[in-house]
Amino acid sequence: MPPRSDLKRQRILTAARDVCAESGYEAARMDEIAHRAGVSKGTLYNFFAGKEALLIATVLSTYQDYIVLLPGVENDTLDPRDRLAALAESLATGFEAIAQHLLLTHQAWSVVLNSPAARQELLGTLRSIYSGYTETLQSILAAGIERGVLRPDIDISVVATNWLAIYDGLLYRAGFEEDEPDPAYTAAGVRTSLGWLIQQLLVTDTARADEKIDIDKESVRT
Amino acid sequence: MPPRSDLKRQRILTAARDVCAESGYEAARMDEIAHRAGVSKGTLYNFFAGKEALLIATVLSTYQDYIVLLPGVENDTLDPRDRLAALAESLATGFEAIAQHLLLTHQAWSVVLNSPAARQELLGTLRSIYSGYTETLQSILAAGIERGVLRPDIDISVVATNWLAIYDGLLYRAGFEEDEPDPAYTAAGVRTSLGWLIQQLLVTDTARADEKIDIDKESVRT
Amino acid sequence: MPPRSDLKRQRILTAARDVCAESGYEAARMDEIAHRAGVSKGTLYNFFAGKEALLIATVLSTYQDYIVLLPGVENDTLDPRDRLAALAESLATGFEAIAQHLLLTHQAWSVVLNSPAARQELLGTLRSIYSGYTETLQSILAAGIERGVLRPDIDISVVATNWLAIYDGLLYRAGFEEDEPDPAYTAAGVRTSLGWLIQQLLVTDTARADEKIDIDKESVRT
Amino acid sequence: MPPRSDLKRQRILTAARDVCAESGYEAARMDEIAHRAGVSKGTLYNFFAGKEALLIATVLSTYQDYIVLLPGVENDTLDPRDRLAALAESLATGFEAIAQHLLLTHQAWSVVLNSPAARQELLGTLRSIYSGYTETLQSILAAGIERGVLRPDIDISVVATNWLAIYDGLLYRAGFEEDEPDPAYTAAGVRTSLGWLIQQLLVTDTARADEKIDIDKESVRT
DNA sequence: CATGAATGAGATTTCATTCAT
DNA sequence: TATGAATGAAATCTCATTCAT
Repeated sequence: MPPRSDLKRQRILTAARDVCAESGYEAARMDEIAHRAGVSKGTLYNFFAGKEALLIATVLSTYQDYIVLLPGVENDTLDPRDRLAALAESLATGFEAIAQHLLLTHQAWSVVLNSPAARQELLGTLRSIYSGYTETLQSILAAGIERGVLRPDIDISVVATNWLAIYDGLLYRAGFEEDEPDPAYTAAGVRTSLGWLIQQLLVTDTARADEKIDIDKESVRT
Repeated sequence: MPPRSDLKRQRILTAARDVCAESGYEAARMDEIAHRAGVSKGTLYNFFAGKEALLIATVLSTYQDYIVLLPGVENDTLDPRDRLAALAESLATGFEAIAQHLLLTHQAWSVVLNSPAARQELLGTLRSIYSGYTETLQSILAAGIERGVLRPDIDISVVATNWLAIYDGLLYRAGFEEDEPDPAYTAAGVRTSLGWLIQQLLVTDTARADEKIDIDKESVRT
Repeated sequence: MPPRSDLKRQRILTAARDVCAESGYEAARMDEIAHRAGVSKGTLYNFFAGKEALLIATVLSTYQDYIVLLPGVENDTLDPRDRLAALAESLATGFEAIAQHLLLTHQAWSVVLNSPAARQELLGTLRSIYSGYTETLQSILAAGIERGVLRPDIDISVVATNWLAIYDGLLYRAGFEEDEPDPAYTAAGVRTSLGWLIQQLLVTDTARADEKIDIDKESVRT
Repeated sequence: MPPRSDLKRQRILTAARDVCAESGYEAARMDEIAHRAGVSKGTLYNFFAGKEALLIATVLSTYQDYIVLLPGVENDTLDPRDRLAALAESLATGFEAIAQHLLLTHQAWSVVLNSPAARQELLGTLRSIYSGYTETLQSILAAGIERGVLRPDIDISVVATNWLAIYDGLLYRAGFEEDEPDPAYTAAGVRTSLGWLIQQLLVTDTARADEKIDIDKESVRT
């Protein structure tokens, strides 16, 4: 059972996330956040040094909540093609939730502009999240080449960069969409776009050559 | 010769862009913008209805400034592969300038959250910019397939989506970089990443099959 | 034919009166006044030293417009009772127009608070208007007493004060009324209230004793 | 003991009244009011929504402070003539204080011009104050007629209207006076003017017929 | 004399933060 | 540790006035 203060901290972060999502960081009022969290303003300041620190914590907490890799991804006994599919599916799964809260991240940029310490904390964490992805991805690619299921001429680094770029790009564009978003910028779009990328990596004469990679198939979820 | 008031408007937009880039939208002061533009605060408000309207205008004006396609792109007598290369080069050319001012766009999201009219103006313009890119790209791809220089099994729509997603993703990530950015998130990275994408599209048995596409080569600039 | 500049001055005063009546002095904008008058703001300042001076001039001009005594009032060959009736009718006639613009006068008080010169100009003019009324009224009362048609025990000064106080009081209260004003605070109310006052002054045993004074009757307009 | 916040509210209202009396509403600065009230500007805005709301509250509070009827007025066992005298004395007593702050009311008119809600609040309260006076007055007059001490032919409604009109008119004119006001527009003037009005109402053949009503006499204060 | 774009002092108002209780 | 009334620095924006044309 988490201590009571952790619950309170969590309530504050959730309230902050909600209020910022509705009104934007600038328009979010500490009063409103405290009210929604069911605490007083004084308590807010016991947990977070200020509005800025609260925003950073909220952004990082949001990432923690949504960045969850499916179990297949890290399991290096699986076929690397299935692991790629599982990674793509992991990203697709969290896509809409992340997209919805991406605004928060955008706003964090401006806030940290003039605050080197906050900047380091935010960038550091985000970079480490991306590093994690990149390492995982590169190791899967390397395993795929080694096992002969991915094309040997792949530039692992470029492909990893593009994989993440496609994901980020879709996420970014999702923010442009309104009530009826273009399907290209939804979870389904992530599956399509990363599916296409995976196709480009496959060797064409293996036993699985004409099998279409289906990132939704059961094996992924193993 | 543009009328004098256009010059003044431009000076204000440039000042706003600079100040926001340095301090962020929230921290940018109308006083400071007026001062840098060499006009009084009153004049600022004669040209723009308020801080919010000024931000939107600044973002749009920044896009206008940097989104310039090289002449080869639209020239449909050229080899479609060269046109793709020219398009990639166009995006690479503007990349760093756009990346530097991307912060401004991020901030614009929060500002327009509570202002439907501003939201429409901003999203509408951005969407039309993206539509333009997408149409151009799709028509080049179609021409390439028709002429037999691009693979006939290409899903034009998916490729176009991914092209733009890669560009946006690199742009987005460039914002994470600091003094010594990862080369993947520079103009050179754009060339590499989009170059890789173009490679995936080429038919492998043409006369140019083993020619490496060099998006920097002279023909692009024709 | 008045010189052209007098017409322009008059147009400005009328525009100022209208705008102030609609929005109040504070909310009235020099821009709007200039626009309605069909002149530029610069011209406004050629005619009036500033907003304050314009208000004073507007108030005084409004009084000039509405304070018109019927001819019978000053005619000392008429029966004093008829002259009183004519005076009452004069006040009743202008009542609604004055009441409508009384707001302007109210606002003038605050404006002149900190400007002794303006204060003198405004108060001086108003006092002279009131003095005129008072003198006229007192001379009619004296004539009435002398001729034996008004009660000899009248305190001329008190009656004159009350006459004007009743008029001012009705005017003041008229400002409280809205769409359907209490008839007591309309031109008809002025006739009733001053009619009552006149009744109190009459000697009760003259030939006209039981004649009801009708301030509307023809003789008044002679 | 009133709660502390009521004291603070009262301090703010008093400060607002003083500052507005000195400088007028427009020229009054929220800074100055806060300073005089000994609170911060923020606190001012915790108590009143804005400058406008503060003005309305100040005007109404001023009326509440000065409109006090002497006990004899409502006591219907007294001689109606004494009750009238007591009412006149009540008005005379508050006269100078009200006159001094009348400026505030004048300014309130313009402020509420463009704010229907504020207008309703201000007009409603003022009308109810006047209604109270009118009802009291009419009931005294009726009692006087019934008891045979006032003339039976009195038109109660007209007399009540004129009573209040005289009071308002004197109040209004008092605003024109400067350092040495005409005695007609002072508390003494109110006594004289309303005393005259009362005289007009008396039956002339009662025991008290030739007693001059003296509104200062002891019985009034019972 | 007329114009109206430009000015900038100064107003109201907000809201993150504090601290006595 | 929790509270929330009080704070006051600092922001945006207005608009009477000016003056080059």
